[in-house]
Amino acid sequence: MLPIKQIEKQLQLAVQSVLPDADVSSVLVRPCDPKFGDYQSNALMSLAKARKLNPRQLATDVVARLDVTNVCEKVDIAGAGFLNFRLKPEALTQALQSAARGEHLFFDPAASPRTIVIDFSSPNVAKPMHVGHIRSTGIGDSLQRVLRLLGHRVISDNHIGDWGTQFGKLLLGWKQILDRSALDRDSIAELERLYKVINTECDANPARLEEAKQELVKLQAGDAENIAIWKEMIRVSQVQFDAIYGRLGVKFDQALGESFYNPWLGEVVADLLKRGIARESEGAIGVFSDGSMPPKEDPFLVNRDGEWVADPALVRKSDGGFNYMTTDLATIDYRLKTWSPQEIIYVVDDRQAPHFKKLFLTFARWKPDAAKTVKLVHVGFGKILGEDDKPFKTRSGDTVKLGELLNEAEERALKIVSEKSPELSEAQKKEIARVIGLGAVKYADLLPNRQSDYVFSWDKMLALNGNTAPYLQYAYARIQSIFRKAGETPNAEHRTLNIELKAPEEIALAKYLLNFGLTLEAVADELRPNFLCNYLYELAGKFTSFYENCPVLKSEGLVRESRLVLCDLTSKVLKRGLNVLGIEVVEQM
RNA sequence: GCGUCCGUAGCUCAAUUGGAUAGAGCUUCUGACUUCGGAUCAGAAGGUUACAGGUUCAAGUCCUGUCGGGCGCACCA
Repeated sequence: MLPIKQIEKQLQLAVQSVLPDADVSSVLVRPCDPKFGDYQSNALMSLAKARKLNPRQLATDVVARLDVTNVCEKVDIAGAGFLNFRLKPEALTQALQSAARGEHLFFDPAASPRTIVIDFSSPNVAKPMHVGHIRSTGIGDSLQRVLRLLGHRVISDNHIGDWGTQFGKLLLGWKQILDRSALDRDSIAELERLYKVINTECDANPARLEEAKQELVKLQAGDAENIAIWKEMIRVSQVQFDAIYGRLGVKFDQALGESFYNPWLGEVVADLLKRGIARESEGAIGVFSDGSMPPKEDPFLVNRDGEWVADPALVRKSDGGFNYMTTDLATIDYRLKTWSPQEIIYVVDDRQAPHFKKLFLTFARWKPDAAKTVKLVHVGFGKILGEDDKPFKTRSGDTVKLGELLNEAEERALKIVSEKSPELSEAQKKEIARVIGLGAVKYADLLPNRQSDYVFSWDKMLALNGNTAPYLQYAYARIQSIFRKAGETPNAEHRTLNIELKAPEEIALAKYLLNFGLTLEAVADELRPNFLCNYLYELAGKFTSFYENCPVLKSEGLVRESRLVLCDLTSKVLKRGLNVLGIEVVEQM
């Protein structure tokens, strides 16, 4: 068990004995600024406040019953009632030694693993994947990787947009203006063209729109020809998706598209009607406010000119068709019945927040008992902007296609690699450029706080200075270079594993390694991969400062051994940390 | 109009969600052994956290108001 976990456990026991009725699960220990110590807890101040106790007196009482002498120096009570802990050198070296023996990598599996469904990426059939998909795909993938690493049972599901009104127009286009040779050359581009042409015609001509609607009705009624065409459109789209996901290294356990839930949609609506949750309005069927919350907080109400009017969640359109609220309800129901998850996470654009609010509330009203067993979470994120602060577009004003974006990333990286490392072979340069280019794009997307918009900048993400993937990959490559020169890598069986840390840079680096697991837990709790980005950047910074000040290969004996172990563990944490961000490393660059 | 998210150094962003003296990078300036990889590192400069009140041991973070911006406001997903 890591020292911080031992301290936390002992502190909780001490608090329990002083305040038997306290909820000790909120008594946490966190890393802190080195000027105060290695770890701190501020939990006693809020406990004291709730009980109207003097916080410093409470701290004194708790410390009197606290036994952490095996891992800590004397515990300090500071300020208004902070507890500051300073790690004993032996506790630090023991943690490093057990990690060097391969017993752990500074994290523990979750004490109570959960089953978590995570829904992300969700591209649409017959449309090219574009920049917008990076965010959902990258954030979702890193979350599934982190949750898996911590031992949770994760079911990732790509809820592909393979059903809905756009297929009426696509079917009409396919039957009337399809260019077969264009389809063979670039199927997605051709499908996109069909949609655009028919869509423009429909806007101008209601009769044309009616034709498209008829095609959709036929499809939904199971017309053999339309079903066959629809399946072919899905097939060619899947080729595109697979290519992109292959490049990004993203895998899903499931890819149950919207069409999968089609058979149940009628039942969902019928059941909602029967239970009095939904009702007819203007020919459509929708779920309305039940008046259980104040109008301001009620997502089923909207204020128009000073009056609160209904803003229902429609589950059936006036033409009889279903929409995505219906599909999403059926999807939750299916997921609960199939996997019994404790949590379902949706990684979707922030603009859909109102939809998810309505969806979650509607589900809770529809199936109250089932709803109590699961936590439904919308993990929202902001937009990607261009350098002009407007949504990121190509120079001609089109959306940026994901495949082309990845190509450009690799090309730009190749140019840099060729400049900096001309001695490498062409094949090496290309592979390094691939890893660095893709890593830069992914990292730049994961780094900002996910709820805010960010500005897309090639120069910033590919820079070697600053908080970028290449900087982290460079730190990793430098460590590998040391091992190449040393002609050996520390190995669990063959090393004495004695560790002695003296230089401040060594100690700072070593202590920071111990925080890896806490960071992973924070990412899992808050569903924010950027915590891990910042941790790895700090770690790389502490490593380079160690690297500048503490020669490894020129030193001897125990010092050399210890430094090699530090290098080894740092490289392992960097590699694993980048890995759960979906980013690869290279041995040289 | 209503709702919602946001406003932090010249620029791009952090700040583990209420903790101690708000941190990085870019830019500018000053330094570093013919380097375990200089694609690096060290130092300096840069702040009334949009503004005004409030809550408390403690506020960038919570509450109220003002100003400025993004997004969303039934039958697309």
